[in-house]
Amino acid sequence: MPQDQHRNLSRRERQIMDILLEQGRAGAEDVRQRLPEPPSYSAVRAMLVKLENKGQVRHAKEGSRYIYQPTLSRKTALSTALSRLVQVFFGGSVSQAVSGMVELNAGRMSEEELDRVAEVIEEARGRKRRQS
Amino acid sequence: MPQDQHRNLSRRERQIMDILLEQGRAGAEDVRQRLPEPPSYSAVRAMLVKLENKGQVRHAKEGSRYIYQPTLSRKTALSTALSRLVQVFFGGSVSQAVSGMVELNAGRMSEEELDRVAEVIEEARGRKRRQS
DNA sequence: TTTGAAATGCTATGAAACTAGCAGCTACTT
DNA sequence: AAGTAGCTGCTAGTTTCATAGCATTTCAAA
Repeated sequence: MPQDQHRNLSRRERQIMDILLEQGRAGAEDVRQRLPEPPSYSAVRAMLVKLENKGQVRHAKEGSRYIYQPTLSRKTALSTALSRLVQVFFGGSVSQAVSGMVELNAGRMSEEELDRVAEVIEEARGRKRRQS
Repeated sequence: MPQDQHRNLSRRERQIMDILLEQGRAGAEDVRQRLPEPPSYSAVRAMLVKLENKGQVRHAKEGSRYIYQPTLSRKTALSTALSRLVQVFFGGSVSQAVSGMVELNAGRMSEEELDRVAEVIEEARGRKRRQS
């Protein structure tokens, strides 16, 4: 179970993984600049090597430098992160979680955005009905 | 900025905070049993003391033992966790995030649950319309 | 082909995280 | 009141994190 590793990362490792997940791919200096209270370049590279040994990231040589990216797909990582959040804050109930998120964020969403979300849900309901 | 602390926690500290957020309140031994690869009882208590010094948790004496709970409300913690998730996986777009979560989980939700979510969104849309 | 900028590889080290174990309370039972 | 079960307080040790600095390599421009 490689996902479970995520909660076994150190503080900096986690911060770096977050950046790589957000960016998709990045070099050491890119990562460094985005880190809160950026450490030295060497420190970042050491972390990246460690993450690579742990199997969390891999690098590709591009010209003379390494470009890093997460091993797990964005979707997998999201799914893992969400499971944790749903478990921690909603005792595992997905629907409560989704409702809770909507309520918490509805104020910040425009009417158009709400429309789009409603549409997604309608589609899901349609699929469900057809299934049963 | 007390939320920002969350990403400054060590691995174990984070695991413990997750448990306390999920449980609401718990004693040291409760926490220990729920930790992955449970360490010694002493270790857990040491962590709890440290978390208390950092202001993340507080304890109440109950009979002869300490019951711990997070300082920040569940809602605040959720809000923080969500912001991170939305930022990392959806570049900051709340509506995309909500849609994505629904799509990812629709398969696992019953028709009734989907109905409930749809309702929440309808209410939000209603509020929005009245506002404008 | 020499030179310089920009990478990477490696090593050493202080700080912080983690941990076990034991001593000392507190409350209940006999 | 003596014993015991279940706490907390404390100390000292090991491991891992996180970091800087320097040596080495790469690539392209002069």
